[in-house]
Amino acid sequence: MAQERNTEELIIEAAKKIFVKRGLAGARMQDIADEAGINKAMLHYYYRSKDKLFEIVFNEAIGKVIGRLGTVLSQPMPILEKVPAIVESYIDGVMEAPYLPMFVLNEINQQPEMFLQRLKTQGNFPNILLFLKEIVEAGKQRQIKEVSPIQLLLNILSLCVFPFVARPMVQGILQLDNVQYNMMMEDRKKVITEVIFAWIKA
Amino acid sequence: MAQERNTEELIIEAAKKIFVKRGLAGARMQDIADEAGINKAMLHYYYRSKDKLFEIVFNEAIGKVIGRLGTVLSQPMPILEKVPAIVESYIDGVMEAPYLPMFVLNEINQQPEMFLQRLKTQGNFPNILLFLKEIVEAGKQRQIKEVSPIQLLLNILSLCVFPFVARPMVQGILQLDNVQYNMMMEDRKKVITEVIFAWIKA
DNA sequence: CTGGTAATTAACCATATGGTTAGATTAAAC
DNA sequence: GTTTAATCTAACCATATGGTTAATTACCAG
Repeated sequence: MAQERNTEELIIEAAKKIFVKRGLAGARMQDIADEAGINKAMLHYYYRSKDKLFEIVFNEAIGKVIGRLGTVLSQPMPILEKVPAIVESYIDGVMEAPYLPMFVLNEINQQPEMFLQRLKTQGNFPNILLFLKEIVEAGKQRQIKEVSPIQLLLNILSLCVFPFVARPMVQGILQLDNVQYNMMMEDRKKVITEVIFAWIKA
Repeated sequence: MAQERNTEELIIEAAKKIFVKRGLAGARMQDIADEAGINKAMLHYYYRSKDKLFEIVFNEAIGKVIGRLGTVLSQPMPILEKVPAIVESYIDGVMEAPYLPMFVLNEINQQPEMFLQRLKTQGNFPNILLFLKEIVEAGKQRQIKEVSPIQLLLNILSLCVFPFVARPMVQGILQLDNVQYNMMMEDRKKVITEVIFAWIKA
């Protein structure tokens, strides 16, 4: 083994890997322990139960996925520069952890309550709501067409995230190998910007 | 109980419900039996194992999701009429079983092999590949701009499907109740067509 | 009605799984 | 060096879970 890091983190790393891959229901405590190279009892020693451990991993994941979005959305620049910036940096961000979106979306669907509760705790993502207002403003000032800000946000998100969530399906149907798929995603940054621009440019 | 349908179908119905809701790993045979109102042993009597039963449900689900797409894509009409037709009928179709896409996508991610193998069996969805060629043709004939047919298909799919997959997340973040969400999805049909048109109209 | 087949069930089995415990080991405090 | 607390492990436990079986019931042809 390379490093001798503290056990707590070792467990979290392992749990992340297993939970993200298999989901809450599919993950086995033993697998997490094996992945971390420690005894199964340690998991409970440090994190009491599977659910508690999952909650930590899940919250971090959700923070990454949504938090990243908030960060990107709140970069201070005019809207027409912002769109390509959002697209590029969000896709690049997701590419570093391509399975996170599927994991997060699936688990939210599985237990919406847990997610909704977390929303109350963590606040309502002011960055995102601010972005919506920004769109409305830009519309009024004729920088862009007046479009529904929700639909615009949803469009950007859909175009960016869906290809990751549906990757095996897309690759399977369109018969793309990994290289082709990555090239396609690289192109896609430009395409998404084009599509959005075509729609909102005044 | 209302109906006295044959047990085989009763089981499949119940299995569909439970598998789609909880996924393969999260579903319990006992829950399926309860849902069908029969003894657990019947499940094995008719369908041998959990995996076999799942396969049936999964294949039907995948058939619905992809098959429907193929049907819609192959409606014979000029491309500029086809886009809104695709959007409308695909969204309406998915609305009837809103949890199918998440289920299918998630399980494909969980076991890509099973899916890829099924692709080989069932053929390569000629309807879909035909649609791609159609796009290229329409581009050459200047009915629309020359765009990557794959990107176009992926755009339409992303815009239509993602909101269903991400529904609880979207509702949670944007604070939409069910009524507002449904209104938004109704609007969305028009929006998606607008967006795509803005991009491809020559 | 009767013999036989298919459908159905209750009880059971083996194993997997989340979780616990009692004791060992390590490391730090004194 | 001894004591004490934190860390770690092997073995164990209770229950859940997929799957089986032996026996019972429903059904239908003769």
